[in-house]
Amino acid sequence: MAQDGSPKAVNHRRCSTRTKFTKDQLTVLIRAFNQEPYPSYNIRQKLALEMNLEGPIIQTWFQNQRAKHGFQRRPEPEDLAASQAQDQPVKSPRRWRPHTIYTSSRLHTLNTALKNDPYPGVDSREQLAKEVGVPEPRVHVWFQNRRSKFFVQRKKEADEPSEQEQDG
DNA sequence: TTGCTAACCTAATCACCTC
DNA sequence: GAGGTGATTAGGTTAGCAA
Repeated sequence: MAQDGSPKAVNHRRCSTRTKFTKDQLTVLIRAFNQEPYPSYNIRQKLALEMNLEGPIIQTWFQNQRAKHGFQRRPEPEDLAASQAQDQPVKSPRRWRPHTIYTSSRLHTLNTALKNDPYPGVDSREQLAKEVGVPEPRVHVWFQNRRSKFFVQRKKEADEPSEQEQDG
């Protein structure tokens, strides 16, 4: 997986402080993990509120726990399957958080920041989040997706030689 | 120094929206 | 239905901290 631009190649800017979970917090987390290793957005929010932590910290903890316990595949959405079995019209299981809508001015700010620094540290992300008016984790995800898009485009360009190259 | 693990990365995929 | 994009995942790496 490690290619150019991967964590191995880039200069890591781990600025955020390492969370130290209390014994009580770990107890709650482990209990929740045993019940549901793939908690929905709502459950993560509830846990975060209960433990006075931020949602993404919970998300990262579950992510690391699944890796630690060798979870390889996400299970089929049980709630959806159950409701289908009961013949209930469920359009979406709503596992995911609602999409964040970025206005063109917000996107302009983010794109400018992306050009300046594709790997902003937590401080920069928080600053940007303030400017744009969305939570910092949304900025983090936005940068991840944009970098991903950039890598795909670059790969495509590498696979398909440009017209100039074909001419010359 | 070493082992554990939070934080972070990419790549792939899902879910939703717009055209 | 296709394409764009935000959200989530697995799998991997990096680095902080306690023993």
